[in-house]
Amino acid sequence: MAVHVLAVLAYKDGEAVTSTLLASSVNTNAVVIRRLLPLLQAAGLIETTKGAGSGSHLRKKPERIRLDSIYRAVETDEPFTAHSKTPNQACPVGYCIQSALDKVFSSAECAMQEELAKTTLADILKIVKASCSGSDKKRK
Amino acid sequence: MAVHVLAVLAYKDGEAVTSTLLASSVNTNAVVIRRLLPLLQAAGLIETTKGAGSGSHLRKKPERIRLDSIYRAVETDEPFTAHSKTPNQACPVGYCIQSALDKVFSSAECAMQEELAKTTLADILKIVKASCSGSDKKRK
DNA sequence: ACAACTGTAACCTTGAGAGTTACATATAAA
DNA sequence: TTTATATGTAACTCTCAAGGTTACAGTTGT
Repeated sequence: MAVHVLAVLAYKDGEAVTSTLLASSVNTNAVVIRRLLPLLQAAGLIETTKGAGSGSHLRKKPERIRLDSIYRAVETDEPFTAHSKTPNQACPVGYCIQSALDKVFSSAECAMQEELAKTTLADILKIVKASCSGSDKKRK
Repeated sequence: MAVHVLAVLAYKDGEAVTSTLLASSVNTNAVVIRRLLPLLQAAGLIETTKGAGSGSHLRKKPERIRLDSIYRAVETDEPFTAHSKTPNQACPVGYCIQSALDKVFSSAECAMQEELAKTTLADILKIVKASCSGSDKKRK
C-alpha cells in the first residue's frame, strides 16, 4: 500500500495530493492513508502540508527512493513471527532454538531487503507509464 | 515451529518421537503439532507411523535438510500480503501496481529463500548441541 | 482386549490490519 | 475574519489467519 501511495505521488510529480485522492486510488478509507503518511514522513520520503488546497508530495526523486527504504519505513515487525509462547526451556532444543533461528531469520530478511533495494520507485513508475501508454484513462 | 520440531527429531536421531513430546518442547498443544506433521510428510522430510510406541522421525540426514525446503513445506501464502480490496482500476497507478509489485515481491522472496538455503538442519543442531554442552539438562 | 499413538472435525481465543465514524486542528483563499 | 478544505488522531468495529482446545474415530504394538 505504501508503494502504491508513493507511486501515485511520483506519477503526480510534485503536485500536492490529498489523502482522499490517494485513498480512492488504493480503494480504501482516507484515514488508512493518513495513518500511513506519518511513517513515510518520518522516513523522509514525503512531505505533507495542512490546510485547504494542500496534501502530500515526494521529498526525493523517484530514482533515489529504493523499495527497501519503503519497507523499513512501514514494516514494524519481522516477517517471521516468533513463538507466542516461549518454548520449553528444560528441553535442550527449546532452550536455544529461538536464538539460533533469530540469526538465520534476520539474515534472510536482510537478503530480502537487498533484493528490494534493486528496485526504485522510478522503476515502478516506468512500468505504470508503459502500461497505460496504450489505453490512457486517467480519472479523479 | 516446523524448524523446532525437525530440530528435536534430529536431536533424537532416528528415534520415534510422539506428537505429545514434540508439543511439550515447543510448549503447545499436541494437535497443533499433528496439524504440522502432514505438511512435513508431504515434503518428504519426515515419516510418521501410527499405533502404540510409534511417532515421527526424519527421512533425510539433517545435513541434507535445508531451511528453505522447510519454509516451502509449511508456508502457504506470500510474505507480502496483497491488497484485500483491488485498487481503483480507473487510476493508471491502481490499474497496474499489483502486477508490477508481484514481480518485485516474488524475487524478494526468492532471495530470502536462497539465504535460508544456506543453513541446514545440521547447522541448527550443531548450535543446539554446542549450547547445552556446558549445562546439559535433558528432560522429558 | 487394551493402551498408546495419529488424524481430524469443530469449536474458541487472540492479535494484527484494515475499515469506519467523529471530531479537533491547521490553513489558503474568499 | 470567516469558511471550505485538509490533516491528525482517538475510539471504536470488522475480518481473517494462526494457534489453542476438546472430543472422538481410526490404527497398531503388546
